[in-house]
Amino acid sequence: MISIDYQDRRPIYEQIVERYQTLIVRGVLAPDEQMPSVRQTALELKINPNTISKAYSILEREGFIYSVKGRGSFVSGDQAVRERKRQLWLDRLERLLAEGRDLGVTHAAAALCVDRVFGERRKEEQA
Amino acid sequence: MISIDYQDRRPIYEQIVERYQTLIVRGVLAPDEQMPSVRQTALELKINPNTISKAYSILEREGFIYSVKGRGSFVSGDQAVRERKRQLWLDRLERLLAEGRDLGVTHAAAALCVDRVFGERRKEEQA
DNA sequence: CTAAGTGTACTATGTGGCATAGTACACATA
DNA sequence: TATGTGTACTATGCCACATAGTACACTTAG
Repeated sequence: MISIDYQDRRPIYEQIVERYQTLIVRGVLAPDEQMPSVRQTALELKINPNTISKAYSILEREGFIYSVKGRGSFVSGDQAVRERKRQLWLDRLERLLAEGRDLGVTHAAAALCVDRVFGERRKEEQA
Repeated sequence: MISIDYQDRRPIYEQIVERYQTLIVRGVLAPDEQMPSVRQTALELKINPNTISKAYSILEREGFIYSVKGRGSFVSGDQAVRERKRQLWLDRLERLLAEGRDLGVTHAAAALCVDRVFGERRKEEQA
């Protein structure tokens, strides 16, 4: 389901949180769908169950999942959390753009990058 | 000259590297201009000289500054390093944009953010 | 020459986050 | 009853980071 990048300097539990956030926001994991169990995921990723548990507790605190003792963890149906996640991303984008502007990157260069990543549909939309 | 953000989770030495990179790329610190001394900066920021030294050694390794024993550290005149820094920023932007696209953020929302940060000059340029 | 200021190198120490190991408990389900 | 869930707790080890302290080579101002 997910993977760990040991080159990534971020802690494992944080990577797991981020991976599942993305899967949930994208809808790959549907509301009320059961999450992989703590122990099962720990076995697959060859890491300690406590690390998974930490990630799940964060995901629950943030509203992405809900956990039921004895049954398992499930994807939250809350839509607000998805929108909030997108907003957080926009905030990150804004900070990064401001940094690039200060570095002397041109408006055009940044806009070009956006068009490239998002598929260059602007002209077609105008047509 | 620079400051430290103790809320920032990144290590101090890394923040210092980033701050000076920006100042150099922006031209605030001109080529061959003398950098603040290791001990002086350590006093001002109330941190250990070793931490500054570590940051400076990284800046030197990356080509942003050059150091002369007994004299001090100076801003490099190398222009390539500035362009390289901008390219690294573009790479970061591309990764972030791809992430946002996968989250379901629209092309328009991303483009709007770019225009806002860079000052919304597009219309004026077209006029 | 002397003193002060520079970069640099080294050892030692303390701290905190992270991950692990191990155990235990409460609960749900087949 | 047995197995699989989430959860909580202690203990341990590791490592990056930052600090403290000392030392050396060099340059410059005096």
